[in-house]
Amino acid sequence: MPELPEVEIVKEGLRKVIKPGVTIEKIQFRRKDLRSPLPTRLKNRIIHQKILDIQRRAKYILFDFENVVMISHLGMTGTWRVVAMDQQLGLHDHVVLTLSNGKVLAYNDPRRFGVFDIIPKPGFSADKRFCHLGPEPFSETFDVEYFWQRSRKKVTAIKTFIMDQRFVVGVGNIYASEALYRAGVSPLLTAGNINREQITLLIGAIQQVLKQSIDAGGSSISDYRGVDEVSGSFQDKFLVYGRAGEPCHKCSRAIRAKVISGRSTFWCVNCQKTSRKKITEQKNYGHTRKNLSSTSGT
DNA sequence: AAATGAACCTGTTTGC
DNA sequence: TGCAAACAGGTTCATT
Repeated sequence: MPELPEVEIVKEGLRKVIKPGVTIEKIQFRRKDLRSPLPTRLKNRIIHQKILDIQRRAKYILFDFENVVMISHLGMTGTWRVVAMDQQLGLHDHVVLTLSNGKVLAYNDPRRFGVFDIIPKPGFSADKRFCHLGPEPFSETFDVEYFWQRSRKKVTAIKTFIMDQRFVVGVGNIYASEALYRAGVSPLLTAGNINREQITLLIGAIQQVLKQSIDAGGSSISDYRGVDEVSGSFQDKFLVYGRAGEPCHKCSRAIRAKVISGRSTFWCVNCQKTSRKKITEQKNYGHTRKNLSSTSGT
């Protein structure tokens, strides 16, 4: 479910409920594990301790304590919500926090692909879930030169490449298709073949689509909701995702769908090119058009 | 080493 | 209508 914008919205929602200095009075694990075991033995490291801040790194929400960091990853179906006074806990409410301000927060996750853990600070930066993460997409580090260097010699599809959290964090399956469409780059382009102009467009498109989605409260498809139960609206702004067969908003040709590296991918064959070079060749050498189009294979 | 596909789960949608 | 298959926002592990 949640890519960077949705995680950002959930993090902000949690910040509104958990002001600095609030403590967790009680923590309840209603099963022993999610994707990985729940940190039963480390519970006492956060009980009655002040939450200093709540931040986001990649698709993880970080609860900062004096000596530990409590982390939450929403996987595909994870949600946090404030449990109403008279509300019963549900089947998939796996983690329940009772706060010193009287509020109760529940982490719900039907598929249990999420992560909830407590990491002592001395080992945080070396933690295997964080040490290999790439730069944040809005950071200075994520620039054309970085993209160029990292992508050289890569044989994988550009769509798969930008979803690799070791390269850049936060881009998931929906925003990968959306960013590539906005940049006019085919998801099937070999990552190592992307040129500087396309990189510039793609970085801009990734940043733009993520920002616009955050501003819209994220995308609410299926079960995603913010902490306050309010839905985001960016799903209404999807230009290609989930629109197989429907007309491209630019050229009216049918949006194509294909599974790439196991993930559904949507794009416009006409507006998104596999090679900048080929477009130029088509313009300059029209008489070879037939030959080129037979190998362009978008 | 890098790249691909399977696996981890449950719930919902799609198709026969 | 009913049931089975397909599919879903992510990450990690095994295999090639």
